[in-house]
Amino acid sequence: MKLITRDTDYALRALCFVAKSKDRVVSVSQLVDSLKIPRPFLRKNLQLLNKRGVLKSYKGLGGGFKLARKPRQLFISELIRIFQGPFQLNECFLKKRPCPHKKECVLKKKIDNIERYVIGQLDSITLADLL
Amino acid sequence: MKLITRDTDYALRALCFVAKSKDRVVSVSQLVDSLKIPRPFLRKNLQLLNKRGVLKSYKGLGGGFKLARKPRQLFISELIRIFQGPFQLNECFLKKRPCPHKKECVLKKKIDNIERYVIGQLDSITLADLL
DNA sequence: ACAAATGATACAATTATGGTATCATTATCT
DNA sequence: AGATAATGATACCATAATTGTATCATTTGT
Repeated sequence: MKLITRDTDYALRALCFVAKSKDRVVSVSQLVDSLKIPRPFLRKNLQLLNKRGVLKSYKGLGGGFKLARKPRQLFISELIRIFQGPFQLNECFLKKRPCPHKKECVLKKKIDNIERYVIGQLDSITLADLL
Repeated sequence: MKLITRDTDYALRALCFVAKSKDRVVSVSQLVDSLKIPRPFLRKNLQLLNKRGVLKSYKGLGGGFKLARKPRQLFISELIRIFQGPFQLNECFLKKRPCPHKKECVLKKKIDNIERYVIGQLDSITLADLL
């Protein structure tokens, strides 16, 4: 069970690279060259980051991507949510139906606590920490 | 991202049932009746629990399963490991090759810390807590 | 106008998870 | 001893999530 999937991992590497480029616009080609990430995959993910307001994109010749915010404002938890959906260690679904013991389930309570801790930790890591 | 998969979930439910049956031997049929878990799937998983020394099995007419240990001695973490493999929030693999920055990776260090915490928590929950 | 970039989107491959089927083996009961 | 009721072993299949590819449209700088 992974906390971070490949998309998120790639995105982090790419974002670090972009962050280090300061105010210069970085193209996909440059990222592919230095990070060895499959091009179409990377493109798709960068486009998503653009939509979600993490990157700012520039079309046309000389175009590419820049960070849309300061690294300090970019939390790992947000990236995980973008690529892996809402953080949920617990599902409480059984054969497509919500488990009827949700309310009083001891295990659920314990896992909910763990989840709160993990989210708290992830909320304390920003892109700046990885530079 | 789920902390507990269906196998583990089913196993927990089944183990609770078996635990509540005290020293009586419980057959797969009884478990299927009351837990509505697909029979062949449950069977496979109980067999695995038997191999791993969590359950004790009895063949032949009137056979079935009993707990091999006291509920207090049965940790959730062990079940997770049985059905989901060794606990590892971090993979540090990229395209089948270990990531070269493993040593100094800031993110890895943070996730390792989270992992230690989660394992600690899971090590503190036993089957007895769920009865 | 052209070329170099991203935007949108649909598709394909691989892997993990969830589930099924079948035959062999063992133990009990008569 | 033989029939039956249980688990043991194992191989297979289905579905969903993850990972990766391909293609055409749109925008922009020269």
